[in-house]
Amino acid sequence: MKKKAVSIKTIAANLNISVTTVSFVLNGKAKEKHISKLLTQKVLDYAKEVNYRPNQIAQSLRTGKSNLLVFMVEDISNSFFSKLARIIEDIAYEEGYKVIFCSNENDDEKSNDLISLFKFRQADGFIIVPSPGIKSTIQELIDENIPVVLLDRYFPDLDCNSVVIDNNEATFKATSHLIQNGFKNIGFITTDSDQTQMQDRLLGYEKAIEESSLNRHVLKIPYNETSNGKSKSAIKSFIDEHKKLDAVFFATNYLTRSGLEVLKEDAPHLIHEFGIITFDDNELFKIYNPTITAVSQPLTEISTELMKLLLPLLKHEVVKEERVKNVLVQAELIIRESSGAKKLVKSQF
Amino acid sequence: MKKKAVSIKTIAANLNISVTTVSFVLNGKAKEKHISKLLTQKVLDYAKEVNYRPNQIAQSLRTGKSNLLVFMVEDISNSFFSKLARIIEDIAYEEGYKVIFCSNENDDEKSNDLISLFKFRQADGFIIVPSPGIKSTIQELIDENIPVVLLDRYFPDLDCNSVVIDNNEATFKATSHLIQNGFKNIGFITTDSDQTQMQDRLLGYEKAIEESSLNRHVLKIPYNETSNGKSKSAIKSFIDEHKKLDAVFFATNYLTRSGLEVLKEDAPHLIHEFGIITFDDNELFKIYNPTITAVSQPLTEISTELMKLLLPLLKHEVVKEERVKNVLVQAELIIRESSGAKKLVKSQF
DNA sequence: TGTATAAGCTAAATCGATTTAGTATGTTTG
DNA sequence: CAAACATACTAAATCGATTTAGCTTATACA
Repeated sequence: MKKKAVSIKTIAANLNISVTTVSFVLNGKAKEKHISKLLTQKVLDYAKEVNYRPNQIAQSLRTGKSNLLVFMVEDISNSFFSKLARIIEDIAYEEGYKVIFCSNENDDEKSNDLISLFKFRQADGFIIVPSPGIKSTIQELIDENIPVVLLDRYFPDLDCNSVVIDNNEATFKATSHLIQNGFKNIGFITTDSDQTQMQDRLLGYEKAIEESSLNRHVLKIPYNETSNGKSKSAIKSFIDEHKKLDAVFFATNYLTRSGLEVLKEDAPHLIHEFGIITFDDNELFKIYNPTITAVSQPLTEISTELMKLLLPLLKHEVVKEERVKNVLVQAELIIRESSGAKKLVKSQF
Repeated sequence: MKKKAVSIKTIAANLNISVTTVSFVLNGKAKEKHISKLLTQKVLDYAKEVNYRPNQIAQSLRTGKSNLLVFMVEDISNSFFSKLARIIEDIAYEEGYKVIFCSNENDDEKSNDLISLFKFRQADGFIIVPSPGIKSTIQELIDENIPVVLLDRYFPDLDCNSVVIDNNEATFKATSHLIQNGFKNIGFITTDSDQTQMQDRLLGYEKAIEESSLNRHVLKIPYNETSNGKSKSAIKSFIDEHKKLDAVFFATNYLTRSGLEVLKEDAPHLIHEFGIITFDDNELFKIYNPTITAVSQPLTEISTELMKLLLPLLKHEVVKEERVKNVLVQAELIIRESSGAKKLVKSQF
């Protein structure tokens, strides 16, 4: 039933020439290898006629290159990551690479499993949102000269290419913006993760709070209790216990979701009074009521920076001296009603 | 620099035995092939010691199996698809398969490119959201005995496994629900695609409208004009021109987004009067104001049904007679304020 | 004692490409 | 005219696994 695909061998046999010749022609080395124009054309025509496609598996085995990139994120169904995936997929495709996506759930064992797996699948390069404890695995990849770029978070004492948002600056600006709009007791709702992205977000918030001599109100939800239900009850207690709160800053998109649910369900009157800022924009925030101010991560810029680091590594075009680059991308604060602009907007109606 | 990975050959050399023996042992065929217990253990111990991992590329070349599945959707950054991707990734992983995701943009050329590409990469199976004109490509896959399952839409006259939502029933129920709640002029905003999923959604709407002898109000936005901006102006004109409209049904999640933007921007007073139903739920709909009634596609059920069809095909466990199955999954109507429940809910405050 | 059968192991072909190191001509050139 | 070089092409090794066919030696059975 399954008819065998055309191989270089069948072409050679049918044209009564050697596989070497066929290979040279199909790899564009005809000139260099002194294959006559006549024969070259004959091979090309025939290959076209039978719709020859090289078997990439065989190619990979021989060359050690697979043209596969791995894009490993925390959770591919998180829209921040799936939107990045889409852009990266397109860029990679144009450069002749295919992308395998996978989710590590920020779990070290799963990360290590996946990395080792794709290493043995000859993945040519990795874009990784690292889980907390895989520094040594990343170091191994680097030692083995396998191209890696870290995304979203990094290891401060590891020399590895990375593209991350300037989290510190982003939360500093956003918090300062709340302060300027008159909010005095700003809660910061985050996870207890000690990974860089969360630490930096906290630092930016704290810096702004200190500069204005305000009080710090921080809720750290244990990372393994960030399911919607558990987050909601934690946030609820936090709001209940901090009567003075007049604003909240959610440090991740999933915390925002839980937080908005809490406000909607338990304090619908507060939602228009509270200052609200969230990390990561969402298509619906600009039409929510109130519209929600968000720290927006520039998806296209992040993706292109990632590929700008990765592609030269893949092509071995990298000068040793500038091997490691850490790109810091600035986030954008999209100001909407929820951070104080609401009074203004309301009066427009 | 790049140290070579352990191969079966180095193991054989280091233990002074043949690669054949090593291969037999590592494939669990020691008994069957009469390899002594002593030697078997020696090989296993040594393989463990040097952390041997088979080169999957070589394995693929030899066996013709790659353990790769392709999950081709319209757009992986659409949350319906990325959420499915996440579940499928997990199921596949447990069965020893890796998944390559890709977006075809509902474009035939891109679909064909990608399919042909992964065919030559020896993908073991395909889950495909087909673009309109790739029936013959799918037929080819089937003819070549390559496992395929279609998702979300199908070709009525093609004998191919598929898992789709009962679109017709879903929109029928949802529309009937609006009618029961007293809405009399229900607009249906869809694309001009003639693919099954969109046709069936329209049919369900029309059936409900006819049963109640109401007037049909349909807006078909050309598929290539579904960018947010163009959709918005089309929807705006539609609402402006149909003064009698008291409800709208959005047939896809991206049309809902545009539609809600239009309502928010141009008719904020209408948003609480209008009946609104949308295809595909969104995490924020339950806390939107008003909360939005949605036709929710059961992601886990769809994913498991897909894999229930695909896995036996991959393992060649399929009896000829029951080769083709078309699974119809029922959607769930999640009733919220926007479809008329609002009066009730409002009175609770 | 002779022969079948089992036990224990291996050589070599194979998958489909790439690439090195040729061979056999033809053409220049000093 | 012989050495040097260019042209046109190919045999065979290689990547790392799997698998068929077979080769010894040991044991069983009649």
